[in-house]
Amino acid sequence: MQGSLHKKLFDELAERINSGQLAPGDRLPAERRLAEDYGVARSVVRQALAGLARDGLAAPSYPRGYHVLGPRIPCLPRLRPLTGEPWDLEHIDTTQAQATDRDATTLGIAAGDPVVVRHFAIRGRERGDPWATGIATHPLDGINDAASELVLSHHFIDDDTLERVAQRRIIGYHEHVTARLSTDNEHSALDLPTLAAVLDITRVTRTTTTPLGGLSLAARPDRFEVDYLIGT
Amino acid sequence: MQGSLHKKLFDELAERINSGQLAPGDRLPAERRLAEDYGVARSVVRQALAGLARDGLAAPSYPRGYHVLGPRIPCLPRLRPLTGEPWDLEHIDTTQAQATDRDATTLGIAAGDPVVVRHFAIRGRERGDPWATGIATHPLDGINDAASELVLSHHFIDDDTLERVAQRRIIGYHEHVTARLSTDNEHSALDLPTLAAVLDITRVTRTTTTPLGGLSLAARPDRFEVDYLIGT
DNA sequence: GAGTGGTCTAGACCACTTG
DNA sequence: AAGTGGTCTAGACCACTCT
Repeated sequence: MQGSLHKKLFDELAERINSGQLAPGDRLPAERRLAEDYGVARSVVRQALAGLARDGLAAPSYPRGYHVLGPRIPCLPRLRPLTGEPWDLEHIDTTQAQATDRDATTLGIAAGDPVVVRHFAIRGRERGDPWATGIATHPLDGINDAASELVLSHHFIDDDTLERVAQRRIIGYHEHVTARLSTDNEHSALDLPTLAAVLDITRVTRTTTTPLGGLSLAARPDRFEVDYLIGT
Repeated sequence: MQGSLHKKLFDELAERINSGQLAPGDRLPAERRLAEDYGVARSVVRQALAGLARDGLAAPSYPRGYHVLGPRIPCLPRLRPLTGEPWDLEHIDTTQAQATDRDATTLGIAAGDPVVVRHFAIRGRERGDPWATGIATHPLDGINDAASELVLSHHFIDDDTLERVAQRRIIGYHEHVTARLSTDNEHSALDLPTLAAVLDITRVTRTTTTPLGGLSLAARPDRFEVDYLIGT
């Protein structure tokens, strides 16, 4: 179920970091202390902390506890803004379309199946300059009415909400990262020179059956990098 | 110590996948079965399997076991070759130098400290064409004589060997991925057109004290992508 | 010595899919 | 119904660093 203990603890700690209540450099409480405070086993705490490390929100500093690294973009936590400036997630439009061959492969559906395509952008808050543009694709078949209504709506959707509304369980994510030259569209959308490199990130949200959706992001490499902490 | 049970099981399964004994599409034995066969607790098996998934060697297909995805580059397992062609790791040279400011930051040492810089390349085996070039940097201070001798040698070193020889414990890795335009050197080294995007990957190997070394790789995006499987 | 994270055990129950 | 991975518990001991 969505309400697993380690997920709840992860969300709570992530919220404290993203809100600034826990600032970069702070130390997290000890694992045994967290386990006691929340009334869970230490293994649950460790699973939550491993998630924080994987997403780059905190790092283990053996054997002196975990220290906080800083806030992240909620919808793609492994994407790290290179400056300290805050950002905004902006929904652009929602359209209905037929799955391309690529959609079909990544989402495990048939080409031509109905999908919802949602365009969004990430902008720096101070100057409103574009940092990244993205497309979220959701299959329309095989989800319940509430989820259909949600994906057809005109604001940003995070995976947690979609998981709850669609009553599906998210098993994990599969992310691909690559580099490429920007397209013509991206020159204008990202305010880039004619020839520039962009960071291309694709994520598929895996559930027990078909994926709930895919995310494809083109990011300015001077604004973002992908940042991954891997424990042993 | 290095000889943790989950690491041994991970290495054994990874070896079976990289050698082709377990082929893409095969199913791994059940967690409980592996636990029994190896005489370990199921949590140990799960930790090893999580590592295989994180590196893209296998993927959990709930609730039907794990299936094998395929072999990986041993020194950077999250880097996935886009073709099925085998590759070679080629050591180019080993030089001694002083840590740059960048080295100092990533390795947690002082600028000017002695370091060993090792150049290497990844090439396709069939045509011998260049796929990626890389630089490994190791601090010379604070490691034992055997480790100094090893890093000054003229062949490729993997982290496992270095960990064993240096008698240091690897706690984990910190990886950054970004995109950029290729430099002049890379045009010739990677056989790229004048303006091309490269995938830039940096990895720091963390131990309980100072990092054992850093890896910096410039990869052709038509040969490689970075591939992460993230469990919940 | 105290406190930390890292490793490991031996159970238990649940959710989900397949036969 | 059987078998799978996912979650969780309640312990234990070790390795490491700091004071």
